[in-house]
Amino acid sequence: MTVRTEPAQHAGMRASNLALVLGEVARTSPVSRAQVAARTGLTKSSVSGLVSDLIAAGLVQESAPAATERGRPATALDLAPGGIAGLGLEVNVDYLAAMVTDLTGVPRYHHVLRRDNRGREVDEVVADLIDLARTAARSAASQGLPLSGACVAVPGLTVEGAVVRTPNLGWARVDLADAVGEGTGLDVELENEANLAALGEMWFGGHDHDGAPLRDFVHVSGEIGIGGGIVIDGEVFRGAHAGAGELGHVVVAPDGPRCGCGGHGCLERMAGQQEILARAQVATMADLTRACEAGDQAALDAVASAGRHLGVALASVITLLDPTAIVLGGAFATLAPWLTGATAASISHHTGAVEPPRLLVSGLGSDAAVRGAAGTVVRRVIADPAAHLARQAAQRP
Amino acid sequence: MTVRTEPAQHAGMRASNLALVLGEVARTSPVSRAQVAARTGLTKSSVSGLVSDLIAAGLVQESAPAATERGRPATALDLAPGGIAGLGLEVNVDYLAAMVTDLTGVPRYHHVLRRDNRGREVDEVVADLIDLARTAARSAASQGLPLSGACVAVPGLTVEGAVVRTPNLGWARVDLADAVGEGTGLDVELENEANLAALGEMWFGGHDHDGAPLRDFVHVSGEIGIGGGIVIDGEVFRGAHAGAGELGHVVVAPDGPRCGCGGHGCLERMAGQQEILARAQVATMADLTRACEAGDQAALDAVASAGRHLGVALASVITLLDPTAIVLGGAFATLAPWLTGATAASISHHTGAVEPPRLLVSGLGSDAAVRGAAGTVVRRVIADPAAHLARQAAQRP
DNA sequence: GTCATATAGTCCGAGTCGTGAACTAATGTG
DNA sequence: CACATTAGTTCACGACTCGGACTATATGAC
Repeated sequence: MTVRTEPAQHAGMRASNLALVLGEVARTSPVSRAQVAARTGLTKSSVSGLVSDLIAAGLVQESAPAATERGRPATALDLAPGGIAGLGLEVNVDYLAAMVTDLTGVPRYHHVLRRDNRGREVDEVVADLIDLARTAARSAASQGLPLSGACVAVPGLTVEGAVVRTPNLGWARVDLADAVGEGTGLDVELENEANLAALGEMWFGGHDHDGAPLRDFVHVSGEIGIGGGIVIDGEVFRGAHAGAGELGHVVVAPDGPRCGCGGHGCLERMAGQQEILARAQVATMADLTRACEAGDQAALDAVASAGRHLGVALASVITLLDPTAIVLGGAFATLAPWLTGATAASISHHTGAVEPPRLLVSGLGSDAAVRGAAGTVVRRVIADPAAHLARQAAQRP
Repeated sequence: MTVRTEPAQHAGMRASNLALVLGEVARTSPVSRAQVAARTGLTKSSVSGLVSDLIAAGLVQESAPAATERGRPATALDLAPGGIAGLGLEVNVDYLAAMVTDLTGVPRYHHVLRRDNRGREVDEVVADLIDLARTAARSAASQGLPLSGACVAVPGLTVEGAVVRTPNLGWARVDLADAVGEGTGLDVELENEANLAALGEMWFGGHDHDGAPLRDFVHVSGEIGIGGGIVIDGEVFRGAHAGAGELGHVVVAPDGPRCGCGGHGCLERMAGQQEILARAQVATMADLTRACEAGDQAALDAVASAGRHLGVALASVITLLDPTAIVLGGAFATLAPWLTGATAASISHHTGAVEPPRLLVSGLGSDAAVRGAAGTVVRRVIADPAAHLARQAAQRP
């Protein structure tokens, strides 16, 4: 029922099949041409031709023949680790980060610059980020990895390469994509940090759902604020104006106090770090974790209360979106031992007959967003290798 | 970034382009071949070939040449009103309905059988529905309209042609698609009534957003229960297990009373018809409307209270999904004059900086779902004319 | 060892379908 | 009436994939 908007032409057919083959290699490598043909439905001859293009482009490589049961041994195909790399960047409230990932998703460079960026001049922070990016790019070059582009994780709303607002960082109208692009010479895109964390979780989190990778889930990232990333059919859902997924501002207490966003009774207002720390009467998240481990009742109560509010929000999310899983990330992952009981109970108290989705805890920690950012760049090449071939051809004719 | 799963072949290319051309004709008819070529990006020669296939299939027709400014006059292309038709059916709590719609979306037959279906034997209701369907099919045949299939609107959850549960009708595990299919000889699909009402609203409701048709919105249908239909990019969003969009069970009062669904403080429990009528101390919706018109304070308060709760639920919907519009249908459309003020105020009280989507009122009344059902059948042909051609070819070789 | 069998991968002719330019058709303008 | 202008058709060409024939390389039976 999808409305088609572009004519289907031969080039598009080839582009689609290149993506199909490369995607199959990425999903199931090592794999032979014959297996790719069988699984995709393409003929062996077509696969041969497509694979040779992908090898010529440096995206796929052949490895040693693997003996099969009988007959001629298959030559294994893998993603070429040196073929291309992606640069992930992250601006956040209390750190900047950069990561380079190769085609296979393996991190090849990672650096975090801890510093509170609230109150600093925007230009200064951007300059630091560009420095970080340049250093990462040099590292990639020295490893022989051509960077295909960069993606910056931002803790707020971004539209067309510009930061529109970041509630907890205080930025507004910053042309960050252009700035980083000029500073590094790369194609740069911006994306919400919570969305990228969700993608990082999907690609690198190792969570499976009945053996199949997670493709329809909601990722909750408890940083300074509470972010949400909605993934539908393997893709981030952004809504009509890129504002979707703001789990932190779902109403969990209709008669509740005013939130920084202007609304009332938002989840972030009731279960954000500020509220939890205040209730637990501790200063930092590290203190809170220690207090919980020590069995401090105020701390445990504060976390459980946050868990209950989180459960209310998630009950509405489940009712509206019907995901297969909920993944708790960031601070909520750290607090999981004392949080998930209250959250699960609250979810089941507020949802009825519906069988609840699985409640999972992220293992990626605070790297999820940068990894997702770097992965986004790489996945773009995997999803559309033809565009990459065209760029290569244009560069060296 | 979409994961491709099928090989692109020549037939698929043609199928895609047939859909592209037919879609353009459907959207902008009357339209000439030359205009279609210009708008789709296909060449004139390709369009010629594709159009002649569509005309041969009876989906498109030429009408009288329309004089243009200069040059040879264009021959106008239109959807052929007699080409194909869709049968929409609806099972609901207090009525059954059938509608036949032609390719252009015009209703050609409509019949509603009012009767309370709660407590009746399922088989009896199904037999009535099949009777209704047969009568509608005869009417279509007498008008020379070949039915391409049928779609049944059901007030509950459906999975793969079976009704799984209908909270307000009490059905469970009914193989309705098979039953109606055998009774009528048509391909039958099932779909949630709220989702079909949303589609009906999109296709026939006449709501535009800045001149462009609504494609990302949430439709709220206040029947006996409160249903929701989420439309993303022109398609219904169903979630992982077809349970998405259940707006009626979003939490609006975390400490609220138990709902029939097993949850607590659901919207339907706080603002459903039962609750409103009880608060207003009237027996029927008609009475309620009269009381509101007469300025009865209890009635007005009851409706306003429902409006506030609805606003809480919608605030969460807006935060999570970022739609361009909210459309109120069913009973909420009838009550709109006394409801929307409270709802809009509640939405803005609970959402912050986000600019709220437009709050629209449906004009389709209770026909939205049947129209959506009939439209679904017809749209399926428009979205994939190649499949229809293949079926035609198979029937008369 | 040799031959049958099985599997992987390549090659090449055939078929499909969009492209693009040349062509025909039909109208208004000067 | 010539000419410009736009609509639609025809046809040679090229870019694909398909499918079967063919080559390459293994295992296992005898």
